[in-house]
Amino acid sequence: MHDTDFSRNITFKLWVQSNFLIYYFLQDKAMERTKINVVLKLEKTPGDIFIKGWIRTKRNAKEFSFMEINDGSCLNNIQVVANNDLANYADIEKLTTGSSAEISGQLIESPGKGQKWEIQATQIDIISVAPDDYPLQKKRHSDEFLRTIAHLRPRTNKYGAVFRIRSEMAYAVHKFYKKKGFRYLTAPLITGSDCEGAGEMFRVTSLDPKSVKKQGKMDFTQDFFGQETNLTVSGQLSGEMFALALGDVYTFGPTFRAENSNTSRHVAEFWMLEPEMAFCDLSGNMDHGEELVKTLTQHALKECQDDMNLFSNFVDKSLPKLFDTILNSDFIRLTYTEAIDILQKAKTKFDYKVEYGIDLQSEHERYLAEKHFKRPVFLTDYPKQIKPFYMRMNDDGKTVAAVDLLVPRIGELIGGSQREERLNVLESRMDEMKLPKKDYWWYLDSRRFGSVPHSGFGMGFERFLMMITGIKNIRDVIPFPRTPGSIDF
RNA sequence: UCCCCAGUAGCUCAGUUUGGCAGAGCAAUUGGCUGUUAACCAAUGGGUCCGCGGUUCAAGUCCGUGCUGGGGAGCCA
Repeated sequence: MHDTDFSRNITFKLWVQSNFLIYYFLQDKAMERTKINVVLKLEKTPGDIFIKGWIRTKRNAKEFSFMEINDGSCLNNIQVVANNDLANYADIEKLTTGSSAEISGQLIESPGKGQKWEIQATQIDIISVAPDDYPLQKKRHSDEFLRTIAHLRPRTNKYGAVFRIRSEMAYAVHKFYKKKGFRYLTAPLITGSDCEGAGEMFRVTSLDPKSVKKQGKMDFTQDFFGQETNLTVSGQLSGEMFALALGDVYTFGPTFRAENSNTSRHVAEFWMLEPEMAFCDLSGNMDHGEELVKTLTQHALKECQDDMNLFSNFVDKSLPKLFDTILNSDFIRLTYTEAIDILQKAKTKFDYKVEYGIDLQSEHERYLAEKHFKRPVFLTDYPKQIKPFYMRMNDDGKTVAAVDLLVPRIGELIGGSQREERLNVLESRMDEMKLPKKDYWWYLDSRRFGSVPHSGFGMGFERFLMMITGIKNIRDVIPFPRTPGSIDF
């Protein structure tokens, strides 16, 4: 009797427990958060829905309130309807722009115009209320103002879109190279060679500034690496070494320039993509650059439709035309010498006189890409005097196998060359330019041991983003821009 | 670094030419109204006119200087 009671009791307990677990499990499943980009794409309603996000705007009525919720997963908000029979309606009514909340309710077809779905809320839990000094309002802000609140600007439509596209483009770079059989090389950011290229470099040191001041000078032999050290201005030399081992490689990472340049196209820290290809000449280099630009552009249009449309509609209405040109026409290829000829015959008056041997000015580059050809232009074979030592000498003895890609509105998007693979030619070039060969012993080694023709270039990631978004200032396509006199955030 | 432009309410800007009470829209606060959607209507609060110096009876306004921001140039990606 007692035994039976006992066993009944246990059975009952187990029954209750298992049912509770099932109930709890179902509850948990029902409470799983759905991101808004997924919600908005639903074909039919799942009934219950649970979201979390930030309130972009709220419109109160007497008996209910409309809220637009954004969770950063996509450009669009979802409209939430909160009736005044919700327990905490008094608090909900006071929710401000920028506040955060989690909302469960029914996903229903919206009776109003402007959206397919809306959520009829059954419960709204307020996570945090933004005070009334929240700087972002539900109106357009200037880019200059938003730069002063760079920590909050990704919460706006435009900057949310920029940085979703930026993320997608970084993925597209790796996808492109994976498909082409390239290896990803993470080149060092700290470098000991101070002649990597032109331009001021940032010094890296572990010396204590106070003791340096006491001694009156920096003793680099006492420094961490025992010599003068800087942040990299390019991963190219590393790239060349690995291209001559793995075949086709690319680097994609941050690059640093300490130039005091105050323009809308320069930042001190930026991201550069640098492919380097063994057994590749200048023509193959251009083929590759063109394919890269086309593939990335195509990817953005396909994978970031809503975000890309924002820029075509509100930032630069000529973008669709540019995309058509990029995707459906061959890029122009012409030599520096031919370009000089075109510029000299141009009716446009230039501030700087055009003659063979000059480095092309912005106005000249813009004329070629924007006025004369109206599409991307590869310019090749520059006079050796205006290019670095590592570019391959052409047979004419006057020009080198350099290539720049000029695009409308941006200017130089890509800069590269076929590299000088002939040891004797490379050495005499270095002598001409008075470079210390002993510092480059390892670079020269690559030409001594199984040297092969190879080529590569650098593409400014931010400049590419400027091109496809129409954004005019490079500070607005990088999360926290570093420029002379400005390192906030 | 050089040239040009700007700095006025939380934001966007008028007022500066010809010196004479500090303004508008949006935002905020309060109330009203409405399946609204940059909602709407009304009321209220809100100022180091970028800083410093000068001219003047009087300076947001004129002059000098500094700072900050923007555009362009150079350099480059």
